[in-house]
Amino acid sequence: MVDDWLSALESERASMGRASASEKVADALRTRIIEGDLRPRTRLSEERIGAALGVSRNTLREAFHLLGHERLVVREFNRGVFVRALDHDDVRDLYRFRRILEVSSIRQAAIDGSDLTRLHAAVDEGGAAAAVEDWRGLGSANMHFHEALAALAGSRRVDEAMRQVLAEMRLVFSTMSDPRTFHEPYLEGNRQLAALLAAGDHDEAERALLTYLDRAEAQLLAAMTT
Amino acid sequence: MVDDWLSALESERASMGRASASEKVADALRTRIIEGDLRPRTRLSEERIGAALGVSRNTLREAFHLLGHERLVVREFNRGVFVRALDHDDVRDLYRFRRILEVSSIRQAAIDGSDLTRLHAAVDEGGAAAAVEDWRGLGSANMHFHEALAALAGSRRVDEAMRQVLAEMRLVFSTMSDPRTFHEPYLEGNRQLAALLAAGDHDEAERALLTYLDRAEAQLLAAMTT
DNA sequence: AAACTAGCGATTGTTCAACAATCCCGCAAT
DNA sequence: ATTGCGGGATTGTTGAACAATCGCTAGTTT
Repeated sequence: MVDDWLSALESERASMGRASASEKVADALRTRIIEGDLRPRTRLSEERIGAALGVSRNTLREAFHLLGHERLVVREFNRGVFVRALDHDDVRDLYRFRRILEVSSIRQAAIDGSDLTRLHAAVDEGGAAAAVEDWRGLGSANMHFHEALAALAGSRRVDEAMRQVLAEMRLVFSTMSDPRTFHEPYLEGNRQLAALLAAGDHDEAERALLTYLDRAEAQLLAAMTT
Repeated sequence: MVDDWLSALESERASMGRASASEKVADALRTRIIEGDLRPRTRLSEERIGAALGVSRNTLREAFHLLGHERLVVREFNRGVFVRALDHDDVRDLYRFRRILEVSSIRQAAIDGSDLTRLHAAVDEGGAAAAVEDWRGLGSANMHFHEALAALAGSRRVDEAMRQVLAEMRLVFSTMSDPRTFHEPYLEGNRQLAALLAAGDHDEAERALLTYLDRAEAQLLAAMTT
């Protein structure tokens, strides 16, 4: 095709000038939350943050709505917005939901032959990040792996549900002191899972995924102070 | 317990005065959309609706955000918000998602013994509605049935995902001319499914559910003009 | 006649400032 | 220890203003 670059441009449009003011503010806050600068339970004052970012309260409000939609913050009527704090029940529920989504994705992959390129790309991304000891990058690669896994279901709604879940997972990770401990062990697990899927052994892949998730959940619950 | 009524009060808190203006506006619009008064593709003019409901554009905008979050409306940049119009792909994806959620709920029910009271209540509600030929009420009862079914998973996130899906389903039903055709056949299916679950025959229940959903999807797709 | 372009009106996106409503905190009173 | 009551601070909501963009019409060009 002569206009191959057209689709490439199309994909970049989201990060271009199309970002409205409220979306840019939401991006900034999202980064601060994920990076752990804004700890859970922190109240986000409209006045202070609006002044800091140089936007009006109304714009800030729309940004808060976006973040609330992603469950990164919670809005309490007449009290303000707070950085979300997840408790043990939340983590348990997140993993319950992940089991449903990811297992069904693997089963769907067993039915219709699936494209595993994204999955392998995520594995490679994680390997590269671990090689240079970029543990936060490894965490992102891990997210991409599970996003690609969920994509095997071939459903837009599953994709978005998974994105939502992973955003909340970042919220948990942000409270952890040592990212290496929580991401490095799963690099090998991802590689193994991808290999099982490539080999077509979906039953074993499902078992491996479940033990994988069980272990991750237990480790996270144990590390949570609250 | 002596303070049994406390939980009853707790459940009513949501419908109290705690609703903000934007939420009340969103409620009103949601009803109009679900009832079919606002047809898909209808453009929701900020000026006109704001005047009709007596709220400012800013408040209306927040309500639009809420409805957009529920996928009942879509926002097109610089063009306005429109009542969502679902196409065949949307319906297929909705049912793919429903299969994932509802099947996993049944399997979860097979593991931990589950409380089926809500399920039976929904069946009874449907029977009562059909007895007085309240087809829209039958539709609601049907929704409640599947909501109760999803609740068997015991996951807040599954509950909300299911609520979201059912809201979108209403969007499809609202375009249908004869609600009876699309709800009455499933009254018996619901009753049967509840009986199978009560009997503990989860495998058969799963099979019944899948054929149920396949049939519903096919019927809906066939009835969609667009 | 058909197609293209410039301009105009209408609508949305964004910001601002002000007022009303509500909550939080400390203090007093029972 | 619990209840009732301000005062101060923060959020909820409004209305207006300006900029940016879209859809349409009219006029021009080929």
